[in-house]
Amino acid sequence: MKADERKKMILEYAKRLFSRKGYYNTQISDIVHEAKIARGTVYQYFKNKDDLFVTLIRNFYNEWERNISLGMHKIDLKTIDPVDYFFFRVRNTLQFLANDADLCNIVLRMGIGLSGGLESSIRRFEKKIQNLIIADLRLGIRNNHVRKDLNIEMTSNLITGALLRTALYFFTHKKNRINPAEIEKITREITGIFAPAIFIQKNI
Amino acid sequence: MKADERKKMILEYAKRLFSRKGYYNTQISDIVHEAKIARGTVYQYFKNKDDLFVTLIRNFYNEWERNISLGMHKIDLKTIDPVDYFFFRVRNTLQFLANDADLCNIVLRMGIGLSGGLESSIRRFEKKIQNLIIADLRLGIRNNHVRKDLNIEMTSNLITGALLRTALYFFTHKKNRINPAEIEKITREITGIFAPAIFIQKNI
Amino acid sequence: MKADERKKMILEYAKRLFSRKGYYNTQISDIVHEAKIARGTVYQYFKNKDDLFVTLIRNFYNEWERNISLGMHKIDLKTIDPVDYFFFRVRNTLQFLANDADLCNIVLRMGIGLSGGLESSIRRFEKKIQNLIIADLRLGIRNNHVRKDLNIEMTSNLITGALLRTALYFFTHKKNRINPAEIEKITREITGIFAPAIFIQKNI
Amino acid sequence: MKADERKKMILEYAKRLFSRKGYYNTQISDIVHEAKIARGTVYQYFKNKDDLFVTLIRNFYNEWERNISLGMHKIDLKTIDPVDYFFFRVRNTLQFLANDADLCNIVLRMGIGLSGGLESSIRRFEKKIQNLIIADLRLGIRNNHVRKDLNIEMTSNLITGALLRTALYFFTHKKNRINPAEIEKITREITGIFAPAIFIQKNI
DNA sequence: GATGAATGAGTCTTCATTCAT
DNA sequence: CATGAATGAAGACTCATTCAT
Repeated sequence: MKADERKKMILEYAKRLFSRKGYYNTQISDIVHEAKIARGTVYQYFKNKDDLFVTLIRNFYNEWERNISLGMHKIDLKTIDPVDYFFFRVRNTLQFLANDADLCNIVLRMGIGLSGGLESSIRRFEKKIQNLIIADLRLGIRNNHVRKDLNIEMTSNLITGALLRTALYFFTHKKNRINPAEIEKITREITGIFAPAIFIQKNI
Repeated sequence: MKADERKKMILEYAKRLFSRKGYYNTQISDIVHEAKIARGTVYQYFKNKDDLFVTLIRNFYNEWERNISLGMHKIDLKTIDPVDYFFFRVRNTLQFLANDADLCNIVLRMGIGLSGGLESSIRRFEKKIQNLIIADLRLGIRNNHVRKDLNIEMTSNLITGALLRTALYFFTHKKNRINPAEIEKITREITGIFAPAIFIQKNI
Repeated sequence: MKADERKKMILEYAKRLFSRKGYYNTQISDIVHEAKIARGTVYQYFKNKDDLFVTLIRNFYNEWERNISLGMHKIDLKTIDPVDYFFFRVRNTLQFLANDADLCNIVLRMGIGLSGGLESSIRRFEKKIQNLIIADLRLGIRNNHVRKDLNIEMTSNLITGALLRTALYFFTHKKNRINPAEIEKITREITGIFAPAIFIQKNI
Repeated sequence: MKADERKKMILEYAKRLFSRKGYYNTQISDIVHEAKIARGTVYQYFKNKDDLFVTLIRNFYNEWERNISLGMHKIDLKTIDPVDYFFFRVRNTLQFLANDADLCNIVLRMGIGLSGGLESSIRRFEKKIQNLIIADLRLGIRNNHVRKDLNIEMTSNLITGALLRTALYFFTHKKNRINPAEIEKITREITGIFAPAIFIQKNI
């Protein structure tokens, strides 16, 4: 097997195991046993267990960065309905998270208990998502779509928490695969809950 | 030192360490070193490391059960403004979590990565809080305060996620102690965000 | 067993094994097997294999520093015959090295092949002994006992090499214990070889 | 590249690495990386790591045997000044060792810590050189040049130790290349130190 | 009850060697 | 011949737990 494929394959098995059993309860033995390869092979492709884990997370980020703004460039910020904008953002995020339940589980659930660098590598994701929300809220205020008296720090926390928990709940707890239609429906509900309190209702 | 005090003291040190470093990165050595007691002493009071951890969590639950309905019995569900009811619930929850940043950190952040029973012992808290919210929403619908077309499963997730993240953000990330006035303010903001979409607006 | 005794005992077994098989061919398993203790016990007393080794060497140095000038303070440098002074120095050194064939073997024979800090910790001994010789030669020149045209760097190397090799040869190669009388004899021979070329022959 | 050249090239890289880092700290990886060849190629030319090392040492011996008596056949043992004879021997030995600092380092410094056969393969060199000295001393006694009361075992050790340490000191510690003139000078000093004690001074 | 020395199963990691391409 | 992916035995080190004092 070529180096590239083998590396990908090891990452795949590791991801599943880390997701199901966590970092510390996943042994290199488990990975090589599942992948039916020799113990040393893992170390040909990854410096150590940490490296394996961090590579997984890094890949996740890269993927996310590529996906989060998918289709957004077509949007004209001046003319789009701010509620639609919110809707797009939420849907893109959920769609992305729905793609990989294992990574979703790892990134959203693994909390403290990872030593040193590992934890912060995980935490970064939440920060990134929250920063995006903050930026969007500020943009909305400048464009007169979002209520000026909104507590941005607070609201960004509420939305981030609500969003991530929804993803975790629907994409990892529930076993059956989630289809785009369902994500559309979930997104509509989330938008319905947050929109009234956030946006300036122009045409009532 | 009396047996009871000694046990409490060990739990206290363990809590701080588990909170800061996680379960797997906290060694019995760390605990006995911090507590300035002998290695074996821990085992006089706890069957093993797991027991120590589970006892911590169990105490947390008992405390929570005692606190969550604090002052609620005085309320007449027939006459209270549903928004006030929501407000009370949120405040009680936040107040409770604000009391112990370490346990807050453990319960809200420790995710997968705990073997077997440990994880589920942690997960139970989120389920309990969500069930409470679901019960409250149903009650509201029966009493004609909450919109009938609300997706309860969905909404309970949004509120749970928003609430827990807020608690984590303000009570563990921020170093300075949170005072009741601040909690009051935070609670008002949360209520302000969720109320418009959840409750039937009778008097507009 | 008390901590102090146990530590000493482990060092003793480690010394013998390091001496006979070298650093890399001595496994922690070998040590615990010989000492009839558990694997972990070694790590209760030493941070790691390196630490065990370095402790051994450090003890050797401390011992040497204490021994090298043994009985020298009684000597009046102005009146003593310089050849006798040389004789005393050589005898003290040999006597010290004869006491512990294993450490002698480790310090004199273990060369390159020890990673990083380990090697330099060994090398220090040779430097120390050579520096002592250099200091003595300079002293001799100042006191008009040693020939002024002597190449000190060169000569110190010759004496160091000759001395250490003799120690290695007689104290570790030969199995039978060396007694003081033999050391006396060896010392006389060494003195006999070097004295004519080094000292100014006053009374011929 | 031809098989012969390739083998020589691998030996060259191995020698440098063994000399700098020792046997156990030199990995096959290091060698193939330095030589920019594939991992398996080494095993096309050498049975294993041991074989690589032993070949290195064997080459050294062959070279030494060829060199040690260089120019000695022209000498008439009956007429040559014994001090000159000693001088020639020392110079030849030093000249040979000065040629290859890396091998000098390996052979003179690598002590215990090599498993089984490897160590004895190294030790042989010291024995050979000492045996040569012993033979020369005996020859000197027979020819009435060397003092009859000399302790041969002892003296051979002193000379061997002095000689090897000098080689190590000047040819591996010192970075700058040693030229023939310097070797000549060093040889003269060594001869100056040992000659007075060893030879019968006929013409004073 | 308290102590802390001792235990040893369990893990990660290394690295010489093999072998199909 | 050359390659480099794969192997797996071997070794260092950790740490929860026990138990004699």
